[in-house]
Amino acid sequence: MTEVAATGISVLLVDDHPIVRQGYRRVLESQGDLHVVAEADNAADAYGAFKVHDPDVVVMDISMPGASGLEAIRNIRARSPRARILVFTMHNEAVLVKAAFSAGASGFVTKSSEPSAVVTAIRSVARGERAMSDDIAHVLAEDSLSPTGSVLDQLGEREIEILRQFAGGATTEQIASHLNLSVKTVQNYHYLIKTKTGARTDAQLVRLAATCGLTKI
Amino acid sequence: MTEVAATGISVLLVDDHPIVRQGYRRVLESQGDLHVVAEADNAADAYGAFKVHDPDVVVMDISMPGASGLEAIRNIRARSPRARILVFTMHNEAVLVKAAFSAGASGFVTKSSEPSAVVTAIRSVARGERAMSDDIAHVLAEDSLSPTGSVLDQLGEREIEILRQFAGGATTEQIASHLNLSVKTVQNYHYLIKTKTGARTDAQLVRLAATCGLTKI
DNA sequence: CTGCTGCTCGGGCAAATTTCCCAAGCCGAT
DNA sequence: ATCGGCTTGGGAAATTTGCCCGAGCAGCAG
Repeated sequence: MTEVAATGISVLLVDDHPIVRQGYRRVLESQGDLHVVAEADNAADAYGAFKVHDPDVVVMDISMPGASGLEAIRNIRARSPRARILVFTMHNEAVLVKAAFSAGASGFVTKSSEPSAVVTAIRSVARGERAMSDDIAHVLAEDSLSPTGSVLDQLGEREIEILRQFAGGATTEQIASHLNLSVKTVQNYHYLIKTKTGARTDAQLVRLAATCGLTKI
Repeated sequence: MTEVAATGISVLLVDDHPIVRQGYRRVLESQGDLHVVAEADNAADAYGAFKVHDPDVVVMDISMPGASGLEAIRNIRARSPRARILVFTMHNEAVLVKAAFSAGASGFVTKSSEPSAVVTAIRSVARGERAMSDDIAHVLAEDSLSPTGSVLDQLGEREIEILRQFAGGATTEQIASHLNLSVKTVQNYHYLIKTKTGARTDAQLVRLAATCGLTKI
């Protein structure tokens, strides 16, 4: 790798909140071996920054406005299979975790984890290992044992993404433009999600998303 | 008052959850001076039970299916101005508290309060005093100081009630029949609430209701 | 390889709902 | 007495929903 890698681990921070990025940057840099070489606040910029800086690890929040973070993962991995991506988000739904790993993520750490867990995970991921925080391991473990998975398990990745944005308050048009879909498609997903989950009302959908941790409120 | 009153305080419990009523009944009766003489699980039955048993204090959850608990309070007070009503609910929004007191309630205690707070409040209310739990006092105090009140302060009582039921997952028809309104009126309220609060989406409305404590999720 | 299945994406269309404007009764305040 | 605000609903246009459909594409079993 580059000389940067020789002297430590270079990191690309992707998160839509500047203050958050600033905070994490300080935490990571105080470690000595971690260097934040770039930041991005959306999925599109993330790949551009990745190409320019070729970081050892991408630390990415997948709940950003704009395209799905999962798509960003796939984008980066498709063009740079050696990329190491650590998902760092507040969500802890098993479906989301599984989707992230199958999209090519190397690790998954929740924002409620100790700062040290993030640092540890970054080092693990940089070594090419898989990493996840304890709570994620528990969620995954629970999920693998439960025959009757979460309601969200019935939903596809696109459906999850649309449900998240919808429950977050986005309009149909906003979701359509975020995801580059036709309004019609989003409407169809909306309907599909309702029938799959059994929600009779948009409000029930929001509550469902909230109780499943898809949305914070 | 009756001989029952002479030997203690008679209580009418109004709550839509049987288990909840059962639990409170035990708590209250273990006090020695409190006697639950009747229960009701809806607003309509509440007045009937009140007439029959003439309790010293009505302990009432105002978030029940059917007519608004506030209407039940007005009903009872209109026919029996000497009635003492203690509102006992999980909601702690200033608007709701104010609405309850102006509807004729003598006290307001949240369900998150210590059991002893309820007992104390019942005794206070029975003596003709006003009573409220500490958290309610804080909410009211905060509210009186804040020039920029909660978004809910823009809403009328009916609007609040409809918003609560809507955010709770009820369909327009269900709300209409609960409140004995035409579907059309509920739709108009729905629209009015959205414009008043600035919510562009049903999901935003639910989130608003949740952050204001109108709904638990 | 060949089907099968499931996800994604969207068209179509009738039925339902939402949006927005308006009116009337009621009640409290000025 | 009048004004404003709450409550209740009608009406009509605009949108969305509910369901049905087909196509492309990936993965997977036979």
